[in-house]
Amino acid sequence: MVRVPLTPEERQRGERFGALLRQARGERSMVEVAAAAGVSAETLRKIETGRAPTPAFFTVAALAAALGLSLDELAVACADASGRDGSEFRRAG
Amino acid sequence: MVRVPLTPEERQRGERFGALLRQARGERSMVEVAAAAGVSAETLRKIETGRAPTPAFFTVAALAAALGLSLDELAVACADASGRDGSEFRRAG
DNA sequence: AACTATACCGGTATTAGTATCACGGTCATG
DNA sequence: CATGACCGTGATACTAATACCGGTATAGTT
Repeated sequence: MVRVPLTPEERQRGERFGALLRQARGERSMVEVAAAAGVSAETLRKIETGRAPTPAFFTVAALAAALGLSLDELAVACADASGRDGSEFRRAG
Repeated sequence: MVRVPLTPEERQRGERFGALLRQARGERSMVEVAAAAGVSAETLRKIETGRAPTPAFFTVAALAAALGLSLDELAVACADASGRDGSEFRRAG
């Protein structure tokens, strides 16, 4: 087993993540936001619909910047939205 | 061409990103931090050495949480370290 | 020298992210 | 209805991330 498939929880987390991005996009079109972030509209669509549940960090960073979102708040919002134990996101100190 | 390879600038950004993580890790071992973040030590090593220049968002989030780093500061630190125009990171509002 | 722990490296296997192409739906125009 | 522009979507192509294995090098201990 060299690369475990994404767990259902990770898929669900991706769906929540996409929902947050879509909510933050509001009335703006996909092409508008995608162009502002420097990614293709299809990529944004896949992330928003949860078909790309674990997008690249800098892709998310560019989208968050285009949408005016905080990466930290985005991360905790995905983990906090459901009944997760949150252990993977607890601070080190 | 369906997926453009990573540009040299993206590779260099990945190296800066890995250097930041390694600096934040300090005296702690790779296995220690990797276990705390829930990723394999090889993955952490590849990210730190720049061999995985564009890691997944939640991988970075878990590592940042284990290291006590801010994702926003991490993103701007990578983009700010070199002579980039920074247009892909300008705030929307 | 042998043992242990840490980190680096190459190879390998498999899933997943990203971009291009082609299609359907909606709205405005004629 | 026909055409065009914009939006969202599905299929497809290709690269990259992640993880496992074995080997190598350094440093500390005995």
